[in-house]
Amino acid sequence: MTSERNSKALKVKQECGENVPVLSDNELMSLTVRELNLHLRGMSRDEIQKLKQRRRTLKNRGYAASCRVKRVSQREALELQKTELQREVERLGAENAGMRKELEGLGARLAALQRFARGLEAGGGNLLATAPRLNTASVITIVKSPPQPQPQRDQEPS
Amino acid sequence: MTSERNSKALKVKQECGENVPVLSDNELMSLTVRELNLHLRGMSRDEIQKLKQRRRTLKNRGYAASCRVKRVSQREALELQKTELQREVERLGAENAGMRKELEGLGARLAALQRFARGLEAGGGNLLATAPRLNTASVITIVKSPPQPQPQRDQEPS
DNA sequence: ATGATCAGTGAGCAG
DNA sequence: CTGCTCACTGATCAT
Repeated sequence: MTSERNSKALKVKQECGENVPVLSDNELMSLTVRELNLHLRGMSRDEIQKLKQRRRTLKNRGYAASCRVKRVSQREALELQKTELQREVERLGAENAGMRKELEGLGARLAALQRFARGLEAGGGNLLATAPRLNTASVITIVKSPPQPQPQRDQEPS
Repeated sequence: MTSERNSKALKVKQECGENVPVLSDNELMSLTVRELNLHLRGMSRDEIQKLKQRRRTLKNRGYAASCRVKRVSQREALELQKTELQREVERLGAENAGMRKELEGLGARLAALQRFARGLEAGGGNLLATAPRLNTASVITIVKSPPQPQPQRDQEPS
């Protein structure tokens, strides 16, 4: 994957001054233990130790890189979740405000009707005679049209 | 669980083998440049360089620590903001559901009144004659109390 | 052995 | 110079 170490001006232990490493860094790093043992024949214990330590170091370098990548990914994920939640809050808030208005409108309509109904109640049944401030047309108007006409909600267009 | 990997046995460059460090780490780190220069009298250029480098290293050690602390703090702050937003979403969602139910109830009441009003409209003004299924008491009932859901208010005796 | 993470270190940038 | 951050390293923990 990330096999380019020379893309920037970062010196990464490239000291091949005198000895030719029989194995390159990438080779040494990706070899299996079994495969590595094949290359270990005819080496002194000391050289074997050095090679194994170099392998371990190379591996560690990769582990550290993954660790940093993971750290960044997690932070970005957190920030993404945060902005998504902010959007959700905004959406719910808007929906909330809309419904509040709707409730207000319906409440007003019902209150008007309630006033009218109290008139009916007082009149004992004779609507036209005992509700002088509201005639039939008024009731129909209240019932049929909301005070603040709104485009009703409808979700999941899909 | 709690790994306790750093509570002990961390070698931090303690090599006082031959030379007597006239300044301890903490001293050297917290000294001002001017204060430091006082201690620099009668030292070879080489020793001065060494001392300044040690100072720089000690400072760097602290910078790295601050950097890590900052990183952790920022992550914790992000997570806190996230949970706060989640709580807000939950709150708004509940409020939303409540208002939705309320709207449903008011809508049902208005729909019932609408059916009644259509009867009025069709009758051309003669309410009692042309709205046989709904009498005055029905209207009062619809207006005063919600149909099924919600044990709402408005139940005062006369 | 392998992978992950921590503290320390130097390089390098920015103020 | 000071402070910060990055990549690397060894130590150490955990599997």
